[in-house]
Amino acid sequence: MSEPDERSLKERTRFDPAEVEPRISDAWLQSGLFHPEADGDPAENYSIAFPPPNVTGDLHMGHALQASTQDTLIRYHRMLGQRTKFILGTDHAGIGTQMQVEKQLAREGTSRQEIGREAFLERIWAWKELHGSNIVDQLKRLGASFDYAEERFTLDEGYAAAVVAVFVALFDRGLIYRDNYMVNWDPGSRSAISDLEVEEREVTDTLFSIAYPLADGDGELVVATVRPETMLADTALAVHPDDERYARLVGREVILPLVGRRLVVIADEYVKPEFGTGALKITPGHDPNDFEIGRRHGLDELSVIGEDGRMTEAAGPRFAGLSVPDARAAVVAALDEEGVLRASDPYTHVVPFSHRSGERIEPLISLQWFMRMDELARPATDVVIDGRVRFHPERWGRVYRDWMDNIRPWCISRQLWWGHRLPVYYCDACEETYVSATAPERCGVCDGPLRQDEDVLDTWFSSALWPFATIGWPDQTPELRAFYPTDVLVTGRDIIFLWVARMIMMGIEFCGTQPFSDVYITSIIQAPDGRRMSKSLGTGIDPVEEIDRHGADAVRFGMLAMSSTQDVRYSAEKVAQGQGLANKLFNASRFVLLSIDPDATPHARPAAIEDRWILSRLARIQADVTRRLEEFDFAHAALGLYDFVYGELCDWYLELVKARLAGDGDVEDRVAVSSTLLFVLRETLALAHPMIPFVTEEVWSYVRRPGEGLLAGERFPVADESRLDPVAEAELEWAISATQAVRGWRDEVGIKPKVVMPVRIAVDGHAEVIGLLARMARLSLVGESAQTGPAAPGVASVAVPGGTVEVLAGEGVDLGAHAERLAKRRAALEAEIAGVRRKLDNAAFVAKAPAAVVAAVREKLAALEAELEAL
RNA sequence: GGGCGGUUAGCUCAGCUGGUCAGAGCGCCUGCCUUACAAGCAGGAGGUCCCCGGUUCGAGCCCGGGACCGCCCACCA
Repeated sequence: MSEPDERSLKERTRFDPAEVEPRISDAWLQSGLFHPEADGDPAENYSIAFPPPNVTGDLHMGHALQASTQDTLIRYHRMLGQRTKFILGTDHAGIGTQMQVEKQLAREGTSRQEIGREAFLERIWAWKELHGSNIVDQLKRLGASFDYAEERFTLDEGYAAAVVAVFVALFDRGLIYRDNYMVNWDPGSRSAISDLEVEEREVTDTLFSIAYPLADGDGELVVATVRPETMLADTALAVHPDDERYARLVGREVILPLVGRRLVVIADEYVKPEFGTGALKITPGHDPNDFEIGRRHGLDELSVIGEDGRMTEAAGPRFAGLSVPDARAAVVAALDEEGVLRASDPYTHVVPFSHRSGERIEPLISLQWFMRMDELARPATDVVIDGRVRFHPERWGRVYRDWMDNIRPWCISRQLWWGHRLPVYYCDACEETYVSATAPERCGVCDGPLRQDEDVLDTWFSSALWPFATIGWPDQTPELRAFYPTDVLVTGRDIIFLWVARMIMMGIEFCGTQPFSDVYITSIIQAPDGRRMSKSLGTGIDPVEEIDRHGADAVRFGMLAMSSTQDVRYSAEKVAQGQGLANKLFNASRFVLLSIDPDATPHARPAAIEDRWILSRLARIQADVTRRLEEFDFAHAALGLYDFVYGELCDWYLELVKARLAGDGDVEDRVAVSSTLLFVLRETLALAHPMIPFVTEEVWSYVRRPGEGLLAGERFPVADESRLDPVAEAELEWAISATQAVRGWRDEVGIKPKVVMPVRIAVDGHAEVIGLLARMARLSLVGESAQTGPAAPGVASVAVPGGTVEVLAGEGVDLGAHAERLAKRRAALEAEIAGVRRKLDNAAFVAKAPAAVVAAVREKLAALEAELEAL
């Protein structure tokens, strides 16, 4: 732990995050506050499982945003006195990580196949060791109060056991099965991927029209395709059953060009008669739709494209070995040669690409493991319908339900090496299959040797267990009992299906209850120009650099202030605003600490109206921030705090009490106002702490009382409604408006700031705050000016709410531009009065609008007229 | 092809169930080194609230239509 700043508070005129943060961070980590006792039950405890970042990843803006919001919640609840656990860990991120290391191997001129599975995995583990702790350190810098003592990794031993247990259980329930089925084959990663890892992109292809001659020589059938190379695997042609043009052809045969195979013409509802020629070639082996049609009609499933994205032997000697694009060109050339190419037209459509590798998906029939989802989806949909799980904003709940209602089987096997290997064992001798948590020694039937399935599970399969596998499941650990289910899940909308939905399904299935009760969907942060924030586009902004530049509190505040129910552009200004707030709070604290009476104790001891006012305002902002946090409305919580600190505490209250603190009043009052000030400061620090923990913790060390610990472990302030004081608020509101009116007048007229203007004040009431007005607007009250009622006009009248301030002749009072300002104001008033009159002249308005509204308008008119009169 | 979100000050965004709702931060202009903060303080300028209709005494706010931007889902070769 580094030493506290030795300089006196007086010298520290600026909050210095670089000096403070490491010190505070160490203190937190050593305090044990972040590591809760595994005691009590989930209802009284509070926990959040942070979405596990990729193990080799770096902190990006999305993490910074999500960590800021979650840590704000975590710190808030910890300060409410709950046992609070913020679960941290990283994800092995199957394809992503494996591809990074494969790239590295490629640069070294080798490949994973060359070095073999074992050596490859060693390389990845080494890579993980090298890059793995990055993000955890970065999260620490942000001040995120994770339970760092219990960091998890999805490939840890215990976690792996949970994965296997889940697989076996689901297999035993018949939900996991192996099947030869059409999958999205990603030639880039050489693996099947799930539907969710596919993204549609618009491309312009060529639509080729190819003539298939009838076997009996009686004409031809022309079909359109963008993938002529797949025709080598055609097993039928199809037309719509109601299509009269082709009715006579159904059941007859055509000759497949280039190959010579005879194909039957079938009728299927799927075919759209109006598209192209209304005839469709059917390639069950290489097109998802054709696959479905083929299964309906019992067609052969041929394959001519291999898993390497090249044509196989089955494509014939002429095309075997060619890449798909090359094969396409060759097939087209051959068709042309054969005289069956009828047309080629540009055609723009959307086609699937791998989200991971970026390569075009090659639909293939492949032997893979699948998981049936419908049965698990039902209860997982119910919990959202009946509100046991609530989405924020709500609309995402509907998106979730739509997807769940149409859920399809999930292809869970991946032809990768980095991940959880399937707990499946085959006996080659007798073709037995064993699914077991512990590897069986030998085949139970023929006693032959067993071989484990080579594949690993989709990363999201293990991620789906995150909320419970991280805290001990399948063992009934104290942690699991204390912290499952968790409370809130905070994540981006891009993984609602990939992750959120699956967690809910698995949580209900294996723990009997939903894994969290609220899902807060964060904004996606875009680059300032509105583009995606990404390293490759050069639009990325590094949160760590922002922390270096502005401080962690600033970044946290900025993130919270930016957070929204819609996507937002990164706003450096919001971060700067947060930096301003941290510095402001720090300096206000310095002022308080360096100015208060040594006998002060932190208690509300209102001795003047402004004391009652700030206590009232404090109670309001406390209630407001609390409500905002409960509603996941972080932007308003942060900005509301900002407004309170700047606009009420610093701009007005501190200024108002300076004279009293300076000691020109009586000692009693000085102690009283000092006490109130100290109280307000401490409450404000605690209120702000969940959002901006560093600066508040630092200042706390100066105001901490004996027996109190770190602010992170103290109580969050509860709004004291008995302190609400509408009278004080109204009076101060008047004083502030009047002050602003006079200041505005002074500035425009050109009265020097230092000049104290002699005035008489002609207003009714407000006696208690006229002294404040005088102080803040630099006025000296002459004669009976503090009395109520109209006073004799001075050399100029300044309108304030409910009356005027009559400026008297005096040193430095040079009216300068007063006449001009007066005329301007008069014109504005007249225009406004005309508007209000028009409204009141409208009989319908007076008749139909609520009486209170009409009265308010009348009052406004009277006030405007009074002001005009005074001028 | 369905669905969702957005369009408010030069920029980034707030504006709850329709009546001080036309706001904030930044930027800009003016004046102040006022004994917490000059990365500060005080004051100020700046908006046909995307367009067209409608409902209403009254509409950024409700309804209908349209334009543009963005996102999600989807098996038309």
